[in-house]
Amino acid sequence: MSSVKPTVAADADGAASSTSQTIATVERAADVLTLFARSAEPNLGVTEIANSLGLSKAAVHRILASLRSRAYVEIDEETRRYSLGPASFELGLSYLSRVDVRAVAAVELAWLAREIQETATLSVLSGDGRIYVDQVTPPREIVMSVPLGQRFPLHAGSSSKALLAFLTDEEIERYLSGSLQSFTDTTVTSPEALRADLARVRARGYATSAGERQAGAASAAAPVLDHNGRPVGSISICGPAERLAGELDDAIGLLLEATSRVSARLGYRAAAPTG
Amino acid sequence: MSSVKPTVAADADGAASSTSQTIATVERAADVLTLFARSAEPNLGVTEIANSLGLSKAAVHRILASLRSRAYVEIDEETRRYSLGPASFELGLSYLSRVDVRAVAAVELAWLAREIQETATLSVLSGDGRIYVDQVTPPREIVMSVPLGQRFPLHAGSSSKALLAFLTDEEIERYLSGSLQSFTDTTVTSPEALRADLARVRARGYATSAGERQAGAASAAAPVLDHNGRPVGSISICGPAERLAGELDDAIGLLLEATSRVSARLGYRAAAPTG
DNA sequence: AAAGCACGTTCCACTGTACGGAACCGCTTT
DNA sequence: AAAGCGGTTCCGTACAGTGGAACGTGCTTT
Repeated sequence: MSSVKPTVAADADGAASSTSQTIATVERAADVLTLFARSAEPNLGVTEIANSLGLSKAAVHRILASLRSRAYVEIDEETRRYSLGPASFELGLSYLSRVDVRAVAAVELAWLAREIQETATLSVLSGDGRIYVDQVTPPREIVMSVPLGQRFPLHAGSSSKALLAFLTDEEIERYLSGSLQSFTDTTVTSPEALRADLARVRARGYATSAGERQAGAASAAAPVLDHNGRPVGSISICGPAERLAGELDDAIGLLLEATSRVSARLGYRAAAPTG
Repeated sequence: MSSVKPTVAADADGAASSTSQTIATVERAADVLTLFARSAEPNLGVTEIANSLGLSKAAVHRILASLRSRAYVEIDEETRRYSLGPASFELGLSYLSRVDVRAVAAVELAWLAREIQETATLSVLSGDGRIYVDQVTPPREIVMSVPLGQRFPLHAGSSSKALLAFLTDEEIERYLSGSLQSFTDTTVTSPEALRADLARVRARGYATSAGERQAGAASAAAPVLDHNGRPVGSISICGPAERLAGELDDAIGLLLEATSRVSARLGYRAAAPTG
């Protein structure tokens, strides 16, 4: 029996894995779009894309012509260079409209960033992981900035642990039984250690992380709970590790204020009835 | 010479038209994504998509599997239904970051909507047309709401005319020499009549429309100018025709205040007599 | 409880179509 | 004027995507 590679999350190198019943051309087109999304420059040329993705110029040109016909990319007639088009915008907007936590949390993120003078972020659950959907950075010279839209696993970083800890026991066990990738030398990948950590998170109501996902960074995060008490997102405060250490005590208090306000607006009523 | 594209919104019968050098499969995949973006429901099934687009179930399934491998769509394992994924969000966000007018104009839209109690919108130039990129609706029962992300031509509606009027003479003539589609029975499609209207718009600094693009609606709009004096967007006030008529005089004053503030923040300096 | 239905998924032989290499064209550089 | 560099187009070939039908599964109907 041949050993099976556990479906790595398709690295940018287009060469890999195509054993399934997907359409190579469509995947290539998706890669082109993602290249635009991740590129720092606003527009790209045919040769540039072909080299980045290891495709022929002809193939890239055909893909661009097709995407252009549906307004996902557009061309600058002058320079013959391509950039994203309105359909791409429409697509992202449509996704956003289904994440209404974001609208509710926006004012709280701004408040946190202003009060603590560190970056405030909002993540939501997505599949087996989470994605950052919003962030507010304070007006300082050195700030932390997180990548919006990319998926991260649930065991590394405070935003992740704040979500994972409040899932059901079955969901937690199912997650822990999967493969736990390591990001930095402080990432915890042992299920036992994680279980202990998650218990602490549940007890205190917030999670902390020192470089678990991103080396040199630190953060604290608390979950946003909906009307069923289910975690739909988490808000974090994050920044450079040394600097954040001194601010953490104040930050956690404000963080919990913010998340409880957001949870309340989503219909969550705290479990413990006060006398 | 490329024939003019009359922006067909992907007619159902996929069989037709394949004379160009595009990839049919990629176009089909793009159509699937757009279907998600335009659909009111958050998730769609294979058969549903296949019927809407006139494709076979097998083809749709393959396309979805491909898009899924790149996170553009995701699947609910329970219901086996599909929805947009984080990569779609990332894509739209990337487009947005290149349209920073939106961030600058956001507060002004909110202010206008609150003061006038009608919908305030922001459009930006895109190719040979414009697209709505933001709107703020007032808390009333009957409000106007515009479709974000779709492209509209530059001759119908106040937002369009406010942009067109401030392009260069050559650009205006080039645009007027193309085909001018009619939307309602008040859409102006004669180049001469439009030229006269645009001159009025330039003289007054704003454009008005009574149902030119959307029957039953009325609006006023003024351009947002960048540091070169070029129109990059336009802000409009719009609402039901009868109601807006009575509010228009006040609205135009506030509208011009708002656009001049946004233009100023983009570096525009009003044509001042230099020494 | 069994049958029927609808839906997502998989299989298969076929053929239409996307492929890459090279030629072409317009523009900028030396 | 020649060379270089992009973007675009052309072409025959091979293979990858196609649709119809069969399959499995969960839900509704009788």
